[in-house]
Amino acid sequence: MLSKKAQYAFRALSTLVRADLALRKEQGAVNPTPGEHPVAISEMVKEHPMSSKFLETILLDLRRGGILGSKKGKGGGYYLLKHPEDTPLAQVIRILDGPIAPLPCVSLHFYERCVDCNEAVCGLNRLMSEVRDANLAVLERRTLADLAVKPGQPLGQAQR
Amino acid sequence: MLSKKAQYAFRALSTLVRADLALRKEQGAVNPTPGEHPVAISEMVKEHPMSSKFLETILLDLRRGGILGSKKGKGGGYYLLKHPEDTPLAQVIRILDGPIAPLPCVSLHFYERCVDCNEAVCGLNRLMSEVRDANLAVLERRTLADLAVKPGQPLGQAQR
DNA sequence: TTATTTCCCCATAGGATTTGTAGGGTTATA
DNA sequence: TATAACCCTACAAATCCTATGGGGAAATAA
Repeated sequence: MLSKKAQYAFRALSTLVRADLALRKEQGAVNPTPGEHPVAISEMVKEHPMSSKFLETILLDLRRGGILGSKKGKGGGYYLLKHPEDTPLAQVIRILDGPIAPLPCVSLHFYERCVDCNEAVCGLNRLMSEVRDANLAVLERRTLADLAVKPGQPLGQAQR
Repeated sequence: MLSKKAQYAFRALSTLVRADLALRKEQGAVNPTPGEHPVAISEMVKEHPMSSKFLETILLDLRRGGILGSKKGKGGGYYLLKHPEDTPLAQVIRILDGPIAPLPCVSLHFYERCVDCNEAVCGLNRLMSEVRDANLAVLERRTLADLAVKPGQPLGQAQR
């Protein structure tokens, strides 16, 4: 299950994606520079009610994780460093929740050897690798851009 | 990530699967009645070192969950109620870890409404349903029988 | 009948993790 | 200079995970 952190992160990110879309539309530019329109925590919380202090720690993680940039002082806030379709959901989840794999011994980014389990003999290993791959097939393909797709509309089948 | 409980469960179950296979081979029967050869906790722990008291609570959960049967007294123990290929991994995980879905609001067996989240508008909903389906495609197809497949050997592609 | 073996059940303790809070510091703008 | 906003660390509260302990009930064997 996704942690509250990850859930809140996705809510806040959806606000940033919409801000990015609005900016692109307004500018009429196909590929504008990101970062022109930071959104303050207070605005995100207005849209998605939650503890602003808690959200703050989440946004800091996302910034350190290379997904967001920030601007200090009045008029400041957070903004996407890349275009929404360039940030897969997997990256967000790894930053906030850690491994996506169901076992440490089959994790690509957070590998740890199993204790009391000989990997060469362990039957679970291979099965959980399958699960991991099935997850990644979705989470590496779907991006922040998909977060903003309204329920009526179809999701892209093979973006990028 | 799978809990320790689920991991221990799979280790113990792999012992029971091998016992079942050995029994079928010995009997030469294609479809023998299960339950003829219970395995005691002490034997499982001998094969997979872990706290036997902790394993006990796990096995009780599996019994209540309809996967195992038990026999008391000397010569007693636990045994599979069905043939290994008839118990999908998903069933084991649901018993010990609860929902497989990444969000309560997309869970098939443990559905709960999202708080502070309008499902009709929430963009995450649909994406996480995709993740759930990808998981289930593996976890409902793979069964306890696959647990006993040695690493060299190929897994079945479409059992049943 | 008695002893032994094994599963059955419940309560709870200890630790880890998650979730959230507090408070002050730094930077940018007006 | 005042204000708005992000930055950082520590910690508190709640929850969940992991495991343990002790006694009870049932089956078997002597």
